[in-house]
Amino acid sequence: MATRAATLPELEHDHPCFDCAVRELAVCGVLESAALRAFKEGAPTVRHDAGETVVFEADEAANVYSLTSGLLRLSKLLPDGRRQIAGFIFPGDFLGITMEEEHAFTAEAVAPSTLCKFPRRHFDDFIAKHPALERRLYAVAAHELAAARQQLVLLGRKTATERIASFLQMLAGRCHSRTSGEIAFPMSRADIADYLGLRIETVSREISALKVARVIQLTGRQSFRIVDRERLDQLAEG
Amino acid sequence: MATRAATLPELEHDHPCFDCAVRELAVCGVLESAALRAFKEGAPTVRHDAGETVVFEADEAANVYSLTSGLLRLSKLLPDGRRQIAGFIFPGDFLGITMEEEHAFTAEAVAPSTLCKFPRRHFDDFIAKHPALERRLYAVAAHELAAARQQLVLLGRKTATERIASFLQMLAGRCHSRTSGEIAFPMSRADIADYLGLRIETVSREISALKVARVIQLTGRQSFRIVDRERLDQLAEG
DNA sequence: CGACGGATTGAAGCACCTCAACGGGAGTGG
DNA sequence: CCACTCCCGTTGAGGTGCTTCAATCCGTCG
Repeated sequence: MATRAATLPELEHDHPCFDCAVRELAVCGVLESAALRAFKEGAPTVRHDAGETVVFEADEAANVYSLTSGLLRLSKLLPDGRRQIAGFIFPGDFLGITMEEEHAFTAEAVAPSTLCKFPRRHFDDFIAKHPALERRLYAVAAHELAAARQQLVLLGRKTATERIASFLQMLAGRCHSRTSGEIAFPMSRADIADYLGLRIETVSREISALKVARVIQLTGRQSFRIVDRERLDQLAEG
Repeated sequence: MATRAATLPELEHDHPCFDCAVRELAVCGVLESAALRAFKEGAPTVRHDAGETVVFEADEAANVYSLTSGLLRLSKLLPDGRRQIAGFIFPGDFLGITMEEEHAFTAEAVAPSTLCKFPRRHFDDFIAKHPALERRLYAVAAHELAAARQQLVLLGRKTATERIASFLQMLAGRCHSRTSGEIAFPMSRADIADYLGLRIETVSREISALKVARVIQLTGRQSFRIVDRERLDQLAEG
């Protein structure tokens, strides 16, 4: 992201955020050591296993979160059980951009996850005192908005093949292994389907088709490799 | 919107924003008279006829806008001509929430429109000096994000009937006439279709079906009345 | 009045869905 | 170590909701 902080000075060894793997990515990245220490005071680290609900839609928005490891999904259920996933939350991402009293979406752990949990009041006090944090939050919101609108184009106008290709592009940017070049599917086919507005069977068929067309290569049920990047990019655009 | 300013004190008669119909709704609403005057200095009022482009996707984001009258659409075109409208911008809404160097979407006038045009630099300077403005901008971004995610549910999981019903609900909230109870379609069927991820013919058929089912009553090609609000709400939810 | 553009209606097609069967890896227990 | 089961993913066959193509309607404007 354009506003990501440059490399930060190292923290003292006894700093509560010393070990944080996502300090540069997260909103906290704009705070210097002392302010960050105060920020982390009263913001416990919480853990959730895969499948657990972090916040439920219509719950009071009493806390906001910063994800340090794992993966969350943001979803909404229609009365008859249809589900739409509005987005995934990766390490470094922020959960809780809202001015409403209640959350509009449910957040659930897709994989075992750890989060910094900030009481809303604590968080708002800090924002008021640290303009840099507020600016960063705005930048995060603007970025999320752009991503959501991009997803609107996908859901409104792209074919199943284009949706899958776009999704694989996204995973390539977010989930590639530095060492092996493999890219992970960190979520189930059901989650992919509900994110792309398709059915599980269609997701499976389209992935198979890309494999047969030698655009990708499956290296396991939960991982793949891109064989023909150019073709993938073409397919994603329509 | 939850953060809308309460009724504001009246401005002096010679204030450039004295006549502004949307001062309470717009982001400017948080500024007091003197600051607002300075803000409006160097922010000319511009006019666009229906069909004109206000900003083109990939244009440098050199300006941001506040819509005072008319209607804009935010859209994106795929290479082969498919179009998705990501949202409509109503009077009082803000155009230009981004931290990127370029706009991601094209904004075009649907109806003759007037806007306050703020050079980006002027705007950013003002934000830095007025925390209330920055907070308001964040609130606006959070609100837009929630709306976009709601639209993701519609595009990803709702049927054509549900999409149309949801859309009519939205119009009922935004475009109803106080006097006649009539609600306007301020945009063409093509715009509705590209907003809802449908084809023109489907939009037309679904509207006709709602008319036949006595849920709505067409009072012209560009306006309607809700006959059975309860049924409409049911249909919108699935 | 005639022409044009947007909206409506009709008929046929297709992309994706639904229903159903099958496959294979992980965990369990003998 | 294998047999069993469970769950998730894959594959197949048929159905359907929306699209596509095409004709017609209707209000507006020259």
